[in-house]
Amino acid sequence: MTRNKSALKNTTNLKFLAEHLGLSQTTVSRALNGFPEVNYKTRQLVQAAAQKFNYQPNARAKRLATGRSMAIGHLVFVSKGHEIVNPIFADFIAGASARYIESGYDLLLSLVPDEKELSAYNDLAARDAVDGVIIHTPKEDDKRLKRLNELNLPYVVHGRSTKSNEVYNWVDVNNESAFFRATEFLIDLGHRSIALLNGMADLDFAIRRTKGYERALSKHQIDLVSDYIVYGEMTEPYGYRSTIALLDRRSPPTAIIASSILVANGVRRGVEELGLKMGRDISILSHDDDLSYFRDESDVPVYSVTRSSVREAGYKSADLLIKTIEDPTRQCEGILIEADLMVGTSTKPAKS
Amino acid sequence: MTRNKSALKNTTNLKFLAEHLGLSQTTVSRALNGFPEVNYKTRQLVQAAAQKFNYQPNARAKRLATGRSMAIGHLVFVSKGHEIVNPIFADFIAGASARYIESGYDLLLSLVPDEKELSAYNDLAARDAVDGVIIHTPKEDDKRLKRLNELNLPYVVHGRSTKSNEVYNWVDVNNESAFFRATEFLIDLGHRSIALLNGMADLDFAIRRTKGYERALSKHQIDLVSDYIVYGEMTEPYGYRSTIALLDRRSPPTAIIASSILVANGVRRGVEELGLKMGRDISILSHDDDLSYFRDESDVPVYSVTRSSVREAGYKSADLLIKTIEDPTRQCEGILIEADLMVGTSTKPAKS
DNA sequence: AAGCAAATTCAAAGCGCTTTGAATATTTTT
DNA sequence: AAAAATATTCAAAGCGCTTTGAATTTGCTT
Repeated sequence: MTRNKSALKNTTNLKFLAEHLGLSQTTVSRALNGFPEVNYKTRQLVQAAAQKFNYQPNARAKRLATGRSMAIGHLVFVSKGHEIVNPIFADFIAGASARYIESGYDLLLSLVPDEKELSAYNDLAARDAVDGVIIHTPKEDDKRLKRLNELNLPYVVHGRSTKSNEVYNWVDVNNESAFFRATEFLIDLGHRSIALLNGMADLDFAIRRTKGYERALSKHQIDLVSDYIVYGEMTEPYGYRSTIALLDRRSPPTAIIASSILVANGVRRGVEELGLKMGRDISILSHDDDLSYFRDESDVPVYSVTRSSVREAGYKSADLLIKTIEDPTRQCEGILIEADLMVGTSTKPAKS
Repeated sequence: MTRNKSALKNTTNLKFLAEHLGLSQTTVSRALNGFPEVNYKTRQLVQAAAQKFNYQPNARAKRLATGRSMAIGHLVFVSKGHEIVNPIFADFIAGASARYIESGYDLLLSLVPDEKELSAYNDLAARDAVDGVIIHTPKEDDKRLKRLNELNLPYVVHGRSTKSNEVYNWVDVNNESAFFRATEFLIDLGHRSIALLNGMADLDFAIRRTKGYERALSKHQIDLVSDYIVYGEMTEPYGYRSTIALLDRRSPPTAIIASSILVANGVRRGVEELGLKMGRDISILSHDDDLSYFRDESDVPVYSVTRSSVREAGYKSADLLIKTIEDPTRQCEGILIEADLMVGTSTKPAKS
């Protein structure tokens, strides 16, 4: 009986190439992999033949032989009945993928049910399916870091885990300073009632954003109104609902900070539905991950934003991870990206 | 000299397990893979030991031995300076991933520069890195289908390629009928000037949508105004810009059909910026891919939409692909998904 | 031209699994 | 109780590459 068909699919393998050239597999392999001990002329011949037959070493065999998977895992966790794939994720992936391609890594993506959060990494490690992983949306004290250190699986965190004791690689936007500056910018415009539509309360970046926000208020001796801070999944409807609720208060805020452009869209919808005009009646400032699908191409930017490209963060995370994989003795590193404050038409001085 | 470190990482391999049990690797392998000729008692022992040591067969070795990659490729093509990752893609992937997990496949994602569109599949096939691929956003006559048939690499198209002569598997929404019904629905409300904000003009689904739109107009003897059909990348700003332009005409449309909720958001922004009210002054109907991040959770749906879950399409595409991979003699199949027409507050009878 | 070093090539082992074909153990039949 | 049939286990080969350690060829000295 023949073996599996697909094993036979591609007959242009090393053996064939070696026989065709009248060389040993060793020499052909070394010629193609740039080993120095191959004669110049021989290498030319081998490369020409490889080109001619469109020879690419079988990925499966290469991976087994080298003990490297040449793949990076991205696990996304979805809770039941709430299977949300963050649009920010798509841009991050785009940036990371660009870096992976440069070094020949594949990107392995897997959506895993919430409850398997930790065991999913165990399985990945036991199967030895990837050389490293990227951790997305870490909690303030994220258990995954410890687990990955135990498993000895290289990883980079997109974001940070402030309360974790682990030593780890990370790439993060300076959320605290971005939101400090955003808040102070609004205060400087005369706003005293500023709401913050934050992300989910257990996420590290949300906590840092709150911190920056509070620090600005405190610096300017403005009392914190706890209801002004709202936590939730950063969707458009969330921005809308929260805005309607906030503006319905006895003392509505005069400015709203949104955690993403998507949320800001919802805020604007709410504002306009109440017959108010963004900028004139209420200032809106948003964090902007510079997502390709939401890019503001207008001459005059609509929203005032703290901008930081999540695609860039993806590229840098991938880069750091690859470096870590290829040099296991490497020290852990943290990369902090500063956001730009860009002023649009959505923020105006507070009416006095 | 030792071999690569990572090769040694996991010592719980088949050999170890077999020795620990005093059995041959053959028997242990067969016991775990459900072969019938293994003694019941033996199988119990093997399974218990596997559990105890958290044994998972090394993915790399298994793939080489079986000649199967147990991975599905998703290639996304990005043009220079225009690196857009469709948010629809994220939800599609989520659906597909769920199906892959059921059968133990990995999802390989790669963002490839436009100009390498065809060669990227060649490389994938030559490396033998995946067992199949999903084709995203096909053109009306998409060259990838022919190439994949030549490469003998199983694939499923998300969408169709109307002018292609190839025989292929596909999963598609009935775009033509969805947009026919949408248009007719607006006509029945008395609208006679209906604009269509479509996707990119060379995409198959956009062409089908135009066809459905035109068929409805023609059925009701409404003259086609060619300027009423707009093509472009389906972003929020596109919806906004197009709406401003349309409503600036001497004879503005009384209804606008948008190709995605994102575009509809832009349309609404444009409408409201001009001081008009959606529904009352102008009707908006959108196609809705039921993206998790844009889900309308209100009691009364805001937009009237033709809804079809792209996540479901992802799941079905993955399912069809897996079936095709696991039974190479299988006939090609096309799965057509009908969209639901759901009426919200954004469409009202035309003023007379 | 013999002797040694360096350059180049090669045969064979190994990566960790699956699968083949044969061997052994157990049960059933006569 | 021996023979035949069946159930169960195993040693070894193979997947297509990389890498080791040895063999061969070439070039350089003396």
